Amino acid sequence: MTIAEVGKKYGLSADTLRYYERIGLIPSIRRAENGRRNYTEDDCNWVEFIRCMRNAGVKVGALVEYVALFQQGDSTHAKRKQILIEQQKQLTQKFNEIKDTLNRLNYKIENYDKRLVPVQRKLTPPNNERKFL
Amino acid sequence: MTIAEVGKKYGLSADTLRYYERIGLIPSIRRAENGRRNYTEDDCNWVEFIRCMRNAGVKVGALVEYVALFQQGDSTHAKRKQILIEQQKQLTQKFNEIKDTLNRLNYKIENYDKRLVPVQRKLTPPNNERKFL
DNA sequence: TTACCGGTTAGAGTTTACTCCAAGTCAATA
DNA sequence: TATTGACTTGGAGTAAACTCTAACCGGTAA
Repeated sequence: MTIAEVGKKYGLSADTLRYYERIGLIPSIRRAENGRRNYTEDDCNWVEFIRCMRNAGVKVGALVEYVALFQQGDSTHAKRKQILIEQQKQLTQKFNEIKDTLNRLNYKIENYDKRLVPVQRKLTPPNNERKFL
Repeated sequence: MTIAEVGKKYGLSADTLRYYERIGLIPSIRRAENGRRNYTEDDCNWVEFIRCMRNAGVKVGALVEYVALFQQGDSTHAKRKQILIEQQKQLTQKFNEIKDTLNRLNYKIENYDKRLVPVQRKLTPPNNERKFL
């Protein structure tokens, strides 16, 4: 596949795909005779994986490290697993922060038209807000 | 409260609090006779609200707009609600992306020691991965 | 043949959100 | 009295993650 096709498939710009390759976020892509990138299915799977992790907010640095270890082979197995566990931990925390903030936003929006309380009420910290969920 | 106290209370640096005030993310804080900031309880509630939204990833720009509208009074009520709804939408999307990525990470980690499948298996896209949850 | 399209590289520029710095003020303490 | 420490302002600097530009190349359509 060409860079444009892969970009379209995964919602990334060609610039971003080149950038990802340059910094080692995706393994180096084979070039055709004319020098153009030719993405294999495996390459696409990497792109998909990276996009998924990036969309969730996993840091580029962590993914670069993971990819580099992956390319060094089986001896890096334990280290790679540790990276995944660390990212899992961080994502879980972000997940909970977003959940709490969504509860708060939901409550605020629900009550935005029922002006039963003074305006300043909207600034009240979360432990004073009834939660749903 | 002093800037240091508020910073400590909410886990923000004094620099960040000044920055937030400068760009209008927090309403302007009254100064004492000596020129120093003196945070009221209302000010603290704003700080807490902003920190919560920022921790969840709500963009500074959206919050600046919200605060500005808030200060313009009741006539901006509908617009403010729209902003909250938009942020709710965006956070919900991020929430789901993180949830999916966590499922994927969990699965990957669970199976990282059972090497029942070739290494390349770790790159397989999500629809080929068994989900739990 | 010429013009355009879609690539290529190296490197510069942009955006977001802080974070740091310099120079100064004021109050308390050694 | 001197100095320490917490603050003030305006403005510069930084980190992360792209995003864009310039100059070039090779294949195709008019």
